[in-house]
Amino acid sequence: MEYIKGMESAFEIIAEPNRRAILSLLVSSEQSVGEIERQLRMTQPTVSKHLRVLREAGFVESTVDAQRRLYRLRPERFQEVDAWLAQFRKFWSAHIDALERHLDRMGRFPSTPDQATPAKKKTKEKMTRPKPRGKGETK
Amino acid sequence: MEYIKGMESAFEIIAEPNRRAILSLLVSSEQSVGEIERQLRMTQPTVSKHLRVLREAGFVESTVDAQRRLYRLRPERFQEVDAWLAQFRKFWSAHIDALERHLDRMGRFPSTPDQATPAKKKTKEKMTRPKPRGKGETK
DNA sequence: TGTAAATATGCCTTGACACGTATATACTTG
DNA sequence: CAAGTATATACGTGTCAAGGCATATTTACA
Repeated sequence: MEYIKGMESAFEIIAEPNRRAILSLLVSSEQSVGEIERQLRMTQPTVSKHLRVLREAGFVESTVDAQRRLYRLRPERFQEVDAWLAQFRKFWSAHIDALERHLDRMGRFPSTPDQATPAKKKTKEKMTRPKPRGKGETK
Repeated sequence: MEYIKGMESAFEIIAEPNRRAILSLLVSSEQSVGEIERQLRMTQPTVSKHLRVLREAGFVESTVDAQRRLYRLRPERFQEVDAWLAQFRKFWSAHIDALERHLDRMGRFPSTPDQATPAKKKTKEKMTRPKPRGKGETK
């Protein structure tokens, strides 16, 4: 029994830059393979392969027009991505003013270090000494 | 000169299922590596590596709490994804009734086991014959 | 200071996937 | 039917990410 390879989750599909480009192209209107090929300057087989992936993943659909195939978008999978993203929305809007307050505070007194979060200290807060604080973590 | 490996676009970052799981976990509150490890049942090195990717990509940030590192979300990159997704929004709401009409039509004529795509003739309506041809597209 | 806990890193293997080139298939028109 | 156009598919190849395992690093604590 042949098992389907990979490439299921909508996220893996849109991870590919060329695929995203194709999808963006199709927002305006349906396009043939050749048109996509020219506009994005990719080779024809590459376009066809990506379209295949997109079609099998349900991001696009095609109809036949003589020797051409016209591809257009389908909405479902996008909504899926959107749904996942939704759980973070509340978070990021909530964080905008928190950040503002934070920056505001920063501006006033010089160095009240870190913790933008409600200082939710956990476990043993034993720190024998206010050690010069962590090094610039991020990267 | 060390060049940064790969993994730039936010989309590639969230393409990884484990990474998405971690992000979802962090929605509720910040977590230590160990907590993530246990909840998601991944090995510690795997968690650390994914966190590193997420951190370098700007999806999360960390602070030091004794030997622990507490990771929490950062909003920016999510917004980036959201922004890309935005261009499709108008499209998918507009397409809901179009889809309904589409399904309605499907119900009427039985044939073409082909693709979910209906043979919707456009342009040159010349087709000498409605050849039932066509292998099952979508695997 | 030695040991344990928590986390990070390095190396290696494996598998997926994107691309190119070549070729097959489908449809059109003369 | 031949030749051309548009698209799909097969195969070979190079790249790179993900995970396993071992080990380094950092900090707490007895």
